[in-house]
Formats: sequence, C-alpha cells, structure tokens
Amino acid sequence: MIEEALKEINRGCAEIIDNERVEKLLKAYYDEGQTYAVKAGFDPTAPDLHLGHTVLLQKLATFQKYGGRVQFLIGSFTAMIGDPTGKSATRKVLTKDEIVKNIESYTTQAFKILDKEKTDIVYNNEWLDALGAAGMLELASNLTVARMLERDDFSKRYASNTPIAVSEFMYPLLQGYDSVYLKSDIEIGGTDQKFNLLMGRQLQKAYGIKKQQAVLMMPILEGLDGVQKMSKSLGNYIGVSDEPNDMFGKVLSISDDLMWRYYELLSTKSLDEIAMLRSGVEDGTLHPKKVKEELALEITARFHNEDAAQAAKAEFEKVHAKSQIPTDIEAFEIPSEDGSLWIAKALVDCKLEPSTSQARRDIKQGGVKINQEKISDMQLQLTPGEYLLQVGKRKFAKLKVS
RNA sequence: GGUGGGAUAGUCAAGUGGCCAACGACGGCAGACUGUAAAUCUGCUCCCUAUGGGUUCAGAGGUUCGACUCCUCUUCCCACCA
Repeated sequence: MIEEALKEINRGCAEIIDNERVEKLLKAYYDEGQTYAVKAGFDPTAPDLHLGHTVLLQKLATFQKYGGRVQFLIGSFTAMIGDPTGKSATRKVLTKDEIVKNIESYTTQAFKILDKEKTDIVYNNEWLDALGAAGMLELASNLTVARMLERDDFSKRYASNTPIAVSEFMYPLLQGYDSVYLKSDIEIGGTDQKFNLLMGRQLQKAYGIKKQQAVLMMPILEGLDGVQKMSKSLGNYIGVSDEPNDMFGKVLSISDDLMWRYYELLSTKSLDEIAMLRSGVEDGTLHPKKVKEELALEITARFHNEDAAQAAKAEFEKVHAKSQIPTDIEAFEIPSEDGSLWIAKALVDCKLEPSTSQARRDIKQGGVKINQEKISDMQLQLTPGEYLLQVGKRKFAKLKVS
C-alpha cells in the first residue's frame, strides 16, 4: 500500500528533498491513521488557472488520497510585495482589492481538482500582518545577503546590474515563515521555487520546529508551443475554464513530442500504461493522433464531463478532419447600406478580421469563404440575406444582412 | 553628481536629410502538404472601399522645399567615472 502511494507521489516530480520524511508520514497514516499537512502557495495574481497550475494541484490531490490535508495558501500578503520572477524583472505589485477579487475565482477553479473536505484555505496576511517590524527584522536576521545572492535569478540580475528591490529579498523569507506558522509537513512547488521552498526548511529549524518539511518540486509545464512555460501572458495556455471544444482542440494542437510530457504530468493513467502507448506509437501499431485524442478526452472530461468531452471530439472531427462547419457559430445581424454590404466590412463586424486591410489580404489569398465557396473579389457586395462566413480553417460566423 | 550612448511597428533589430510605411529575424495570419498539428515550401503582416489617401520611428518644439535621420528642451533607460 505504502509502496503504491509513494510511487504515485514520486511520479513526474523534478526533485524531492527528504523523501524519508514523506515515507514516515505515509507510514504514520497507514499505521495510525494520522494525517499530515501539505502546503502549497498560490499567488492570486492571475485569476484564471491553466493546466500548468493543475500539475501542482493534481499532486496535492494525490496526497489527499493518501492521508494528506492540504494547506491551500493564498499569498494575499506576499502578492502585495511582488515575487522575484524568473523573468528577471520587478513584478508589479497588486492592490488589496485586486487580490480579493482574484481569490474567489481562483479557489472555485482549484476545487475542480482538489477535495474540498481535505483542504484548508489559508491567507498569509493573517499572520504576516501581525508580524510587525520587530518580527520582520528577527526573521530577516536568519539570512545573509551572500546567501540570498546565491539564488540564481538574484545573482544574475545583480551581475547584470538589473535592479533588485530590497522588498524582493523579503519574499523568500516570508514564504518560508508561512511554513513556520503553519507547521507544514510537506511543501509542494515548482522547480523555480526551490530556493523559497528550502527557505521554509531553514526557517522551521531556526524557529525550533523539530521536523522540517519535506520539499517536493514539480517541473514547469511547457505551453502549447512546447518551448516556453505555460502562461497566460504568453497566450500559450489551456485554461481550466476553457470551453470543451477549445480545450479539446488545444490539446490536440500540441506537437507529438510535447504530448508525452503532458501525459506524464497531466494524465491519471499509470506510468506503465503510458509506456505501452509510447511503444505502440514507436512501432507503428498505434497512431499518434489516436493517442493524443485520448489525452484530450481525458483532460476535457476532467474539467467538464465525459459527455462534453465526447461531443468536443465529434465536433473536432467534423470541423477539421471532414472540413465541415461547426455546430455553434456566432450569429450576427448587420443592416445593409443601400441594399448592400461590403464583404471586408462584414468580416470586420463579425469579428473574423481585425481590419478591412487584413480582410482584403485574406480575400486576395483565398482565405475567405462564403457559404463554403472560396471568393476572390475583394469588392464583393453582400445583398440582404443569410450567409455563412469563414476565414481560414477555423473562424466562422453566421451573418444576416438586413 | 559628472561624462558619453541609446529610445524605431507584437518582440528583437537595420536605417543616419529625399529611393522609407521603413531591410532582416522571430512571432502572427493565409495558402499548399498532412494526422488537427509539427516540419517544409509560398504569400502577407499600420489604418482607410485603395494602382490612391491618411497617421507613424519616446514626447514637445525648431531648421529645411523635404526629417526616423540635423538642432533645442523634456521623460525614461544604459555604460563609464565619482
């Protein structure tokens, strides 16, 4: 039993520090039914979760299956400082209002994966507000500047004369202090958080907590482009609240290589099953598209439901494989001027094109279809009636010219 | 505080008085090919009912027939010195 749990917990992890501690916690759970606290911190900066975040959440859910209680920590206080991000730039500081607004949508999305009964939502401003200047200084005395500069992005920025705000130095300390206050047994985070996660261990020791937290790091999920990390600002993400059709389509749009990465980090299939799929593809008995579809189905079903996933699959087949028109198309009604409507203008008004200039170009290149017929006349006038407009392969609109 | 250098389209980056709506790269869009892709090849990539017109090269003025290119001031960055 413990072996199975450990295997699941280890899956996909980039690095585990103090695996022994994890084993002991599991043993205590199986022998004496004793639960333990697994902490993960979340910045309420982005109100929308994407699959990159769910890698972490799924790992938390795994712990919940094996006796862990999740401390879902909202960085309500630290978000106001700004985290030193990997981008080597000072992050914009959030106001209290923005944070409050983000938290609600954040948690509802998280509970699509987490077990609500085994989750405690905590806000670090509860204890950090009370820390005060004296507490802050005491906290800061635990760390030297030299050690702080060991942190990769700090040292790089320092070396390249990129400014580092002193407040940014405080961030790892505060995050570490969260672990002290919460007496966390395990903390989970991304590999980019290694320094901060280890700070939790160091501070727990400094504040006299006997057992320091184990640290479990998850790799950063690549975005749809397969190169940069998945992030909203880069636009290469799959959001957990994306529509089923979008979600399915986005998963299917990733490259074959990236698919295996997603399988490892996002699928609930066992590692053995995945290995079988992989060898099947390699020896040609399995079509990569089929395998990718399965992944897309699984993910879509997780955030919506099985029926929606199957429907999305059917829809995708219809639109892309068979070049048929999708089921749901946004409809527009635009009045004509003097009994006619210029096609380029119509495309812009139906939000298929950003400008009439772009519309003209696409028409010229044969990228525009009306009622499934390619058109080439950029001066085309639409007379009153109903039309099906299409730009490229996947942009559709129904238009009624009145 | 001093002295130099810089700010160009989504990003990076050429251009240093007219040939500039501005080379190139990446990204993006469209076409071909496919398994939806990816890779590859081709075209496009400020706006405007357009073989033409309008607004751009940090901001504000100025010189000039004419400025992204020259001058002045402002803002912000960077380098070296203190």
